[in-house]
Amino acid sequence: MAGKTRPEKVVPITSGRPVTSYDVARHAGVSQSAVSRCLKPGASVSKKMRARVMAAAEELGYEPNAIARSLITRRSNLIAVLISNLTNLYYPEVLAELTQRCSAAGVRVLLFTLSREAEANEVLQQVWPYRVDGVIASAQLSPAHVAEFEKRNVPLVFYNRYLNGVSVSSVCCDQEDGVRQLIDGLYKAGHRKYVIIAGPPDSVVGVERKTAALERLEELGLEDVPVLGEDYSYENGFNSVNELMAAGGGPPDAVICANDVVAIGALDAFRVNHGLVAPRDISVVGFDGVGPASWKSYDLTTIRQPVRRMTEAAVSMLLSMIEEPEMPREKRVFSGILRTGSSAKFVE
Amino acid sequence: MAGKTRPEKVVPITSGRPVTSYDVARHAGVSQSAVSRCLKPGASVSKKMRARVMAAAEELGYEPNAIARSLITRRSNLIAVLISNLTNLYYPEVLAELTQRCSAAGVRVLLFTLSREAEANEVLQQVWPYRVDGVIASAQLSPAHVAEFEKRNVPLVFYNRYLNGVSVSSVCCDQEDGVRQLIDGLYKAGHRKYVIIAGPPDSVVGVERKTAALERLEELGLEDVPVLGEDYSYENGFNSVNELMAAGGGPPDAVICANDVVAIGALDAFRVNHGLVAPRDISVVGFDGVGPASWKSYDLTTIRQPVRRMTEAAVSMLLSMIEEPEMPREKRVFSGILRTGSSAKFVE
DNA sequence: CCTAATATTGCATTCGAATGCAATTTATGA
DNA sequence: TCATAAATTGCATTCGAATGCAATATTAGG
Repeated sequence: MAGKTRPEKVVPITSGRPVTSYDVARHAGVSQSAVSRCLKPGASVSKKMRARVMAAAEELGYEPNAIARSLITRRSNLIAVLISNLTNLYYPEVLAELTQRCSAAGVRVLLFTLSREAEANEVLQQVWPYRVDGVIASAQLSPAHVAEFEKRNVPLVFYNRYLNGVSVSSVCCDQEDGVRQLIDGLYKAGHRKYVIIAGPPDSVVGVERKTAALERLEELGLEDVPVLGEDYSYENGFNSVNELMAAGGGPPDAVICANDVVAIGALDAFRVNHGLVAPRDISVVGFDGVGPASWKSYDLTTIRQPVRRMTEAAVSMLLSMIEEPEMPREKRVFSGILRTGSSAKFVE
Repeated sequence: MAGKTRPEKVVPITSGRPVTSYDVARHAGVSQSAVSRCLKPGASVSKKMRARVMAAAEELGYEPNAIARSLITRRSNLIAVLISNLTNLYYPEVLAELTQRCSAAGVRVLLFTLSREAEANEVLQQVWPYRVDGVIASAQLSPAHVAEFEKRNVPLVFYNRYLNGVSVSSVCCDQEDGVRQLIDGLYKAGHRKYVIIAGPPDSVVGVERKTAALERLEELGLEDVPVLGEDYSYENGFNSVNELMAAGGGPPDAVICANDVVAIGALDAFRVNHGLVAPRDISVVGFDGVGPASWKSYDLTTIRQPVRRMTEAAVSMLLSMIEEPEMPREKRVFSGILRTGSSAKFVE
């Protein structure tokens, strides 16, 4: 070692400017294109070259500029995720799963939250300029919006949404099947007097749950089931029950709620305001299988959406649409998993 | 109108390729630079020119490519948001607020969720290539990480985190003040026998809440207060209470929990497993003021974090750091707002 | 009506990485 | 050993918008 001078450590760009491939090239005494190739997996580069470039890159702390790369490759490696109700307890889990899976696949997530579903227009205006490679939307888009995606060749996957009569890829939980599981169990337990507390009328999923419930009840010979409610909130469940009880006619046997949070609100109203305790005096079922559904105070009978599978499906569908634009549209429907708790008398 | 032929609508690029400023320039018969200038607010452009270009842009459906713009301006108009526990009920609200405010300010959000706090390294590697204009971090970064931000001149704002002895901008809720409010109210109500159910030991906020509580209790002459628990989950609250009761020595007067969800778990354990009902037999307080805190089954006494103000502060701090890189670091601490409920005997 | 000052416009270059093509080097086989 | 095929490398251009500077058009002033 003696006599061999230690190579002077080059200060990694004091100027504050990020290191570029040209800097690395100069430092390694090669061309910029060589640097580019060394970082590309399958490229034709000699061992010696790769070693030299990698050393230089390492030494300077080189990190390729994703923006410049996107410009020339026409691939931003970005996808947009549109979510309308982040405050709906169900979505944080979905979002966390989605971003984690995307990260693992080397794709970054641009997040857009819509406070009103109608905001879709403005949000899409913000999405287009970034030339995202694809979009996962858990927000209500119109057929015109979907057509816009087609026109721009931007892959789109709906999450728990879809549009009747429009060909779009989507991942959904089988609402109808889930509702059937719930109702059948309630029916077998002997319940005959039902009430539905519905979600917002502009939510496809909510409407579908309501409709499916009405249909199944009708099949079982139960008609004119009252429908109350109008959103996914605790208050909706709580107030709807109070209304119901105020209307007279006594409590129903079972209440089918738009989702878990509504069911929780309903349970609280029954217990606190009317002294009715589940499952002894009343049966209440929810939908989604969010965390609080298993809290002891509620212990809901509900349908858990298989979030992991669903997000996995959404991401992999989107990625393959990105790789292979001619991929046919596909709709993947997952059955929910029944969770039985003490919020309802129930026979599986 | 008769006789005036309707101008033939130019098909907006059938080729599928997005319209560029060159397309617009050609269509309007001007130079590309003119197009660029027309879209820039304060630029020197004649009325006639602007009108022509705007018409052409409109007609072709031109949308500037944000990626190309970012490359030349060295401004991506992207910020990264790092969040570690999206499933912590408190964060969805924060995230929704943050993205909405950023959107309003014309900045897009790249979302990164960390499942383990230790993932920071990998995540930062993913952040740098996009040349984000700034970062809001609600995740534990080390001093070395912070130094890296400094070196790269990337503005950073911590949200509910900070590092002792390191100069960083941050927005926090005043944990100490909040804990004091809670404890003082409990003390005035006559409680003397306390237990703390703490959060994860690697959460600065959690540790601070615990430490602040111990200190305040000591000031009030109460020492050797038992500390249980180790994370922010419902189960932590639930199991800790069971442990506590199993240990004998009877129930405490009051339980100070790391956050609302822990408090909820604790309340459930007391009621379901030990027949103790708040506020009659036991007092339990939480922290954060999440939605379920106000559900009738729990009705927590807790400290609500002023999320709107805090997110507003975080975003505006970050934006001004981006505009003015020499901006001094600043720490903004907001007092939480007391919410009193029936989970505790409490005197304000 | 002419000149000087001012406002518009276009030209040419830049940002940083990727890539087709040609030039060069290396490996192969006879 | 030499010709030829194969592997490497560099050159030059590209992606799409922004911008300094020079060229041109417009306006004002006398």
